[in-house]
Amino acid sequence: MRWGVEKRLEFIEFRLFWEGGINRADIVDQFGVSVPQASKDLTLYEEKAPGNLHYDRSAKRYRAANDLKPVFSEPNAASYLAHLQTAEKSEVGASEAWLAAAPDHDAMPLPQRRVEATVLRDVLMAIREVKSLEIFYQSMSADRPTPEWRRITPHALGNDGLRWHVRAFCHIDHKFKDFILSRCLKTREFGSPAAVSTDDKLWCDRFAVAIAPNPALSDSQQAVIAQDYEMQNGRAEVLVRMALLYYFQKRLRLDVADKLDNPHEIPIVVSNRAAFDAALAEAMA
Amino acid sequence: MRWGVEKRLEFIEFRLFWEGGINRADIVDQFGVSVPQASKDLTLYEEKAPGNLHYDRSAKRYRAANDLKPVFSEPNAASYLAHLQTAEKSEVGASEAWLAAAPDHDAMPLPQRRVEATVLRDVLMAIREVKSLEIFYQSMSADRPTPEWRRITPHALGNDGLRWHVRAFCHIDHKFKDFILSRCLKTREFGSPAAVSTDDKLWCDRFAVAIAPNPALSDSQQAVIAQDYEMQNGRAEVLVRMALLYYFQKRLRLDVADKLDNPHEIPIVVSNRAAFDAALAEAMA
DNA sequence: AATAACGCGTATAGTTTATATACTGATCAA
DNA sequence: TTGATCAGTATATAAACTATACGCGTTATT
Repeated sequence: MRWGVEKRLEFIEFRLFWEGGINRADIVDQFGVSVPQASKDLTLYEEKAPGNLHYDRSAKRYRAANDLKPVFSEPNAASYLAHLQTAEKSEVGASEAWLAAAPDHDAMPLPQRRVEATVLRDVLMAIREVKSLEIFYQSMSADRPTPEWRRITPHALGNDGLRWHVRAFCHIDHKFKDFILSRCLKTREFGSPAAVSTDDKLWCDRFAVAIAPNPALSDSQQAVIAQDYEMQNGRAEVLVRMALLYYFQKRLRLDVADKLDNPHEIPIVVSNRAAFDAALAEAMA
Repeated sequence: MRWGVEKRLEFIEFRLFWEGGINRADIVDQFGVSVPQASKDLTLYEEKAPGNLHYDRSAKRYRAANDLKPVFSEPNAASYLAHLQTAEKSEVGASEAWLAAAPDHDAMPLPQRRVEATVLRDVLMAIREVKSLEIFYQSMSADRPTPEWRRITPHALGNDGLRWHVRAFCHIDHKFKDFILSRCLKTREFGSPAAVSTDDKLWCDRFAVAIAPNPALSDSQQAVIAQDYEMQNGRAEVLVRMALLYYFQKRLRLDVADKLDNPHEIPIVVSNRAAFDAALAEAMA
């Protein structure tokens, strides 16, 4: 079966599962095929996945069977929600994301500068070809009030939960640091690298954060949390790169949770706190 | 031009822009077309977008021109990074996301339970068809230690930056509340709705959070921040649904930033703090 | 009750797209 | 120098798809 046909059958199944039904016109609109072809696709889907749909003459619509058995792709809530969110940002249209009857929804707005595509492209090229390059970077530190050209040797990208960073060797400070991608305004001049990625200890090394259910929760609630995080004997470990440990703490509010938040908002706590604080201090040094 | 051809040309352009080059075999692998067809596609791309690529005989590879002018899709850093992240979660393969030479990268791990696809499907159906349904919900409040069946009338989905919620009228408490999707373990029994979405004042009403650059930053830094957030005279407003205001505060650390964080980590501050706190109190009531 | 509108299915003939196969050229490493 | 690998092209054949047309059942309109 050709790729285009496969995709259309996948589309039919997606709509059946997530939106409960599909029309011939949906296929025509999405893929620009002719009406007879859309009919054939529906017939073909019925052949490949018998019993998954039936035509409701009264509603003039193909409806999904209650016991629909996915054949072309395992439905995945995370990917549906990701579609919903990216469609929201209108970077991609809702139609591109295959959503027709999207529910009313909203994400918490996180005002933020956009990353320049050409900047990201050049950074990726430097990583791929193991080179250095210069970035015109707006630092937020007090001693660098204006954007400056600075040479870096990048080797990886990291996400702190809110933003993307470039992990790179800084030719000015002679050490590995994070540069926020959206603060890289321009790029220029590829050159020789000044470090290899394996020297970036804080990136390569990971700390095992030991987590446990919040003891302030009821036994039943703790049990559910333990099951959620696949804990053994009420314990689990999360491996976090040293370079991301600081953000891990901030994002999960581990530094303030016990003081400021209600226990029921905090499902998990860090159970190796002393080692955690020591690792954090090392990462910040 | 047929949909399949269009997608292949889009793929060629994507690879050229983000990875600097492409081979015939990439097209064969991605779309399952024959080798001659892949050749034709490359020729066709050259026709449609003259000068965007040239064959490097020595590297045995088509290389992107330095001044590549996208024709089939405007390259978008946010969508590339989104691809990178979803590919990471291995829900979708890296190949599905069109990435071949993905850079070394890592996201901060946010341990979390997965959302059941069937649960999400049923919630979506209830929203679409304006019905109520029962969810088997694990609350984290102290008075509901074990999961319970409870009837809700859902009408929207909300994202707090970390998790997805169902916004719904609770038939037990007789008011609109948030239910965390991953804590909905099962669903059953659709029924009549008990409320209409327009009655959910905290969802429909928005508060205008006034933001300004952190005054602790240098003038130049403040200017850059102002530009980033498209501020007029150093001020901007972010409309946040009342129902999401609490998460907005927590996620951006607005409650603790001035006490615990370094000024250079906090690009923006809330400038209508009194009104903000009042709105927050109203939303929490 | 008749009519129009709409969505579906199907049949035909013709066009586009893609395949399989085979042969050629250029570059590079062994 | 040979073989491997990447590319391109040519041919005949097969598959996919289109345009057009017609008929059927349901629903809303007149």
